[in-house]
Amino acid sequence: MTSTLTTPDYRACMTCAGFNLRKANRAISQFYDEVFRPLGIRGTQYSLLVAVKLTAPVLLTQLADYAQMDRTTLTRNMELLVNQGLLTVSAGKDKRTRNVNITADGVELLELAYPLWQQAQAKISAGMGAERLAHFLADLSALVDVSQHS
Amino acid sequence: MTSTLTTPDYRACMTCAGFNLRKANRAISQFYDEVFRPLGIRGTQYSLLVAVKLTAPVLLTQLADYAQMDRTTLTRNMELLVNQGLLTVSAGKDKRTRNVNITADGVELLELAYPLWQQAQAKISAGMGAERLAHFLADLSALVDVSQHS
DNA sequence: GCTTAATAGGAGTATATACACATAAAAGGA
DNA sequence: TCCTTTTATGTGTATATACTCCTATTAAGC
Repeated sequence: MTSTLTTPDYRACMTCAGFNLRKANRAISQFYDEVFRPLGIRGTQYSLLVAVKLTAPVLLTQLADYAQMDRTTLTRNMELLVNQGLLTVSAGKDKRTRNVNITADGVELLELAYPLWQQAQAKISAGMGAERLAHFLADLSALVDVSQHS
Repeated sequence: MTSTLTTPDYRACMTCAGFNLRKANRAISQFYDEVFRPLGIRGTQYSLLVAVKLTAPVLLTQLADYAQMDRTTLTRNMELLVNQGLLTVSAGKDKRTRNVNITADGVELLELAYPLWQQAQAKISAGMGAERLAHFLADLSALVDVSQHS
């Protein structure tokens, strides 16, 4: 008999990697958003500011590769930070390209945000255990690889 | 000296649980969206249909608890499936409540989608190893607990 | 040099997500 | 019964995300 003749056991979907990853992503994103709320930024925005700080001056597409984020998503996310004066986007030599930089205000904000991030990371590390957290991060990376080579 | 006098080492943020979880979430969501694209639904929508199938008839807030999703997010996500005739939302005895159900079309679609999900899950399980995947899911759950009790 | 490819980016649209605020109905207490 | 509180839900708004289609510019072949 073929699988189309059997009734699916949908309870198996409780172990779906996508479902559980999205669930955790929602919880963790809310956690980090709350951490950074006193500074008026979200977790995503902190990560983006850090990425620019570490790579600037950087082209839009290079930054998207670095953060493994869709180029158009990055554009929309950066727009908010540009409007707040935390990032700048300027034309490069190649007239097609855009250079992304972090402003003095952006760096100043990052210096306030970093201790908050450290505390948050410390809570997670303490709660899970440092070794388990390290394994978890490696598993996340492996999962990304598997999903992109299937 | 206090931490405010030292220059932050932003490279440490490459181990940020939030950053890496969001990154993996983007990759995995794209993977599942591609899996279900032939059927015209997204990974999130498959998960939601399964959740309703497993719990129907169910109240909106109960379903939100089950999926650990914000109630208003659920409302918006369901709206799309209701418009496609895959779910129904009807008034309950208590005039405040809404009963969520899956339609015959919804069940029919699920039966086509389930084998696709099985194949996707098998790919991930084979790529990571079943045992590592099981540990990973447990870690995700632990992370959610830590983030919600901090 | 001219034509064609590849590259960098933007805009339109759609879904996923959740916070703040508002409303209606049920439950509980005096 | 009436007042207060709790509960269930909807709406407005904002961010995060990515796909499709489009334009401008550069690089590559001939």
